[in-house]
Amino acid sequence: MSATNTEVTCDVREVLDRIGDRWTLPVIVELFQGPRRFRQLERGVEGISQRMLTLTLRKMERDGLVERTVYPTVPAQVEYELTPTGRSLSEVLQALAGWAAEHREVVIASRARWREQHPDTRS
Amino acid sequence: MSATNTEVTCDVREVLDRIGDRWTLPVIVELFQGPRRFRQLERGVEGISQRMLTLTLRKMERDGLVERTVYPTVPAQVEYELTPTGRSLSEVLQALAGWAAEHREVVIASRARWREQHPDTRS
DNA sequence: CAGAATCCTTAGTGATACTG
DNA sequence: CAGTATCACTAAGGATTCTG
Repeated sequence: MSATNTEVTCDVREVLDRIGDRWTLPVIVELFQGPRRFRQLERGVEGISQRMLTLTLRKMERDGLVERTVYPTVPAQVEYELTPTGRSLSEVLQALAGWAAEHREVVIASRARWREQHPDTRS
Repeated sequence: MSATNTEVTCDVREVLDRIGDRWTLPVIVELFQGPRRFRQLERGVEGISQRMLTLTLRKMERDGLVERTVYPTVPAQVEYELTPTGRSLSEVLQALAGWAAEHREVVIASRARWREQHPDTRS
């Protein structure tokens, strides 16, 4: 690595703190397809609760990953959209997806081997 | 994105499930420098508890990111080392580190702006 | 040295009910 | 529609003690 270890650690930790939770990533993926309204997201992101969608969007908005636009209609209509920063992050995440796809078999095999050799543990 | 959304979501989620916790990343970064013994890691990874180091290493071992070698000395000596899979993951993580470094300013600015406009909330 | 076992606290999350 | 407010729960992590 070119940077120092602590630098790398901190840098990546910051990203993970931002996207490492349960719902930020699925929301990013959904928004990558284009702007979405609140209810659309709720339906599009499978399994998310209304509360967690709100919290996740607020956090993303705070970090500048998402822009929130309120249209003064009745009833209110709110649109969420990835910012350029959010889009650039999405692209980096594809590298991660690529790695996962490439190494899935290896990891699965490793886990199977582990279970064989450690029949006692629950993981 | 070239793959489907659910594919991407699942792929990245798998990675995040593996490295998104509090300690896997710092341990990877430490091990990237070379093989380490248990106590070395405990000292090298700042703030980690003995328990969490054990749990983290077990998980990484199970997933094939780390190889554990026991030397039958007295007292026992155990060496941990990144596998090729673990090394390849480290490299992907640099892309993430790169993104973080590039966008840190933007994110910090966004948070400052957020705090100005939302003096009430605690985040 | 390299752990295992136990207890405890808290943050993250889910479910539910209510509102402008 | 787009949220907010509460409550309850669980799992991750920390502190401590013990051991081959």
